[in-house]
Amino acid sequence: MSEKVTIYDIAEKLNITAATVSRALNNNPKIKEATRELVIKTASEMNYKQNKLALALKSGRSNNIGVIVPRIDSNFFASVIRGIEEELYPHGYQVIICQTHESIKRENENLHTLVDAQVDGIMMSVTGISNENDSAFRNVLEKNVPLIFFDRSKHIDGVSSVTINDFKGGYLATKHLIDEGCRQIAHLSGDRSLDIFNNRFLGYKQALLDSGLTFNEEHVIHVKSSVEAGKEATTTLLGLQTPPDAIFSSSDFAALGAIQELQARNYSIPNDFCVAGFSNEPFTKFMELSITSVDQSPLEMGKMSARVFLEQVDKTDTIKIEKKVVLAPELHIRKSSTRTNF
Amino acid sequence: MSEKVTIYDIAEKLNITAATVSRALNNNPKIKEATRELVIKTASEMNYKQNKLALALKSGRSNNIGVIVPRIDSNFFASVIRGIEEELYPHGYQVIICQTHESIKRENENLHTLVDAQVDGIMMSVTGISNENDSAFRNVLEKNVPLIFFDRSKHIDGVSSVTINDFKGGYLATKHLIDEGCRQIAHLSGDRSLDIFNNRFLGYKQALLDSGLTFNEEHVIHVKSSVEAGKEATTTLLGLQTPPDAIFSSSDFAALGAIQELQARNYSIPNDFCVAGFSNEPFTKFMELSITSVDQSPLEMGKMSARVFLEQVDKTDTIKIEKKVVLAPELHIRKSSTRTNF
DNA sequence: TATTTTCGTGTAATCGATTACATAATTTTT
DNA sequence: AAAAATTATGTAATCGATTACACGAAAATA
Repeated sequence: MSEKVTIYDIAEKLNITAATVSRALNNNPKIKEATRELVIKTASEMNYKQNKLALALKSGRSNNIGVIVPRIDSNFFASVIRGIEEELYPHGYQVIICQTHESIKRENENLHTLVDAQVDGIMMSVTGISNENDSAFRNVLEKNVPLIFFDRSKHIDGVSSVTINDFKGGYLATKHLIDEGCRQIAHLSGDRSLDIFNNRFLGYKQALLDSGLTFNEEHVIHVKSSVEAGKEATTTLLGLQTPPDAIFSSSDFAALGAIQELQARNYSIPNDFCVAGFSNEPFTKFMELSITSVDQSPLEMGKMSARVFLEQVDKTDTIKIEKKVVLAPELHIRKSSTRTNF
Repeated sequence: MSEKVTIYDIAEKLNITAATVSRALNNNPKIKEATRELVIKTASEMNYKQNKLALALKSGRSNNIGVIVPRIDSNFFASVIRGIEEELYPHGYQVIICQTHESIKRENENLHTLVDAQVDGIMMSVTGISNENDSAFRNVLEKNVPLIFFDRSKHIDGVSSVTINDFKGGYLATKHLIDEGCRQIAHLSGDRSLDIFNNRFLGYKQALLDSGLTFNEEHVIHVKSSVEAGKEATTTLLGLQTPPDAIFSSSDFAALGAIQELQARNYSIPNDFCVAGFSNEPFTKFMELSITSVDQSPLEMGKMSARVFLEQVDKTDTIKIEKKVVLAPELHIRKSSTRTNF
């Protein structure tokens, strides 16, 4: 029933050696055409399937690549993974998913597990920039496993990354709010020890300065990426001496929270107050009051990461090429910040 | 630099054989305590890591399990995968993700690829019930690879499944709409050759009959799971002789489309018209007009699938146990269908 | 025809870990 | 102290495929 057919079975049947069978199946030019055809025909008849594990052991390559993300049930990460999978599938790679659940300890474990599982490469979005787990990263590099960061990256020599231009994203969103007539623009930021959040903040600040507006430290609030956090931050902002008339949020969820809080207080959006988010989560365009947001082209990011991996995977002998790909963010302007009618 | 340490290296260093090293590391009781400690200490010093590929080849078990879903960038599937991963991680399994993109051909390929990759089990939500790819399924079963369906399943002898009670889900949602005073309830259905959609439809129909309402064939429309399809279907429904006063949609996206179309026509929801969806997608609760929806507890579904797999994986000798787990759906009542005030 | 090439296939090692079986070392029993 | 039982370790096969090297046979050259 569950007959596992090996090249030895084929060899026996044809009175030849496994070596010949192997060569015939691999199109080795040294095999006689008649033999090759016979082997291929017989293999097919016997329903032979190459044992990938044996191949992996022999070659040292598993044809699996690992992907580590904070969580998979977020549209952004799921889309990146989709991109990676689509790009790598034609090359015969399988994608192994690991989630850190925002825990450095777990990130550590995942890195070790993947290396132990002999993956041919690792693509990840780091969970934090703490140094606690540097040994796990060192382990990856020592074992010469290609490592590629996407979106959230760490500064490690020789490691490539695919990110978007978060500075520009923050700049575009803020500039847009200014263009709509807002003058007191607040910013909901994430953990600024992570580049992505720091750069969005810097872009925001630069846009203010370039437009001759003053940067107000009070208007920058650190929030978690949640609706609740957005509400709280908004409450705080509205209680200030000089309350803002717009919010640029690093998180769509926090932006949504802000909108809900504002509406609860009878603010009219976008007339009294404008809001823009970041990530272009699906719900931003579904809302009746659709939310302006910066798109990070996650699908493209995934595909690009996969391509960088493919470029790198063969050149293990060459000196490591560090490649930094920076994708352009795209501002999707929607109702939450559109005062002018088209 | 990239020194791969094997048990032979350890053996050589300690002047013993690899067999002894292997036994010591595997806590074989026949090993002298002193030897065991020495080996473990040395292994750790030399930074030895077990080669999982060699182990996999020897044991025939890869410690990978495959998950096949139509797509990963949907909250439902991503959540199921999250559940599977969380449950299997402690058991040392890695999760390999494959997407069919709703193509039977691709589903076929994925099944073969996973079997070839020697996964220890496959969990999947089928893309269609066509018989085109029965040979791929037969291949899986012949190779004795445990197969488990979740959500969308096929009827195959000896294959376990984890689903929700879609009939009850449809019944609950419809009954709720009736309780809110709706009398002409339409239904947006999916591909009814798939059990999940057929059962939701049957639950809908039964709820109507149980309440003494007449079932109107015209009120059932087949739609794809998209906002656009929901809009079109709503337009059709409103043009009928007896237009409906409520919609129960098998898809949250179609339900959203319906709401948008209704609002565009100045219907007041929930007063003039009630809407309920299915899947409890995140956006349903984010909307200002939040959408009533049936929750499928995807996280629980993933965990349960993993548990069924774990039960089955050891008993390859025993006669296959076919296990059908049916989870209870949960109706989340929200603004789109709440006429009564709390 | 003898010699050199070329061609096709076989032999055996290898990837790294596990394990049935054999054997040496030690302890227990008589 | 000899025999038996126990314990610890070594030997070698195995999982399935690939491949350097060897070698015989056929073809080409001298």
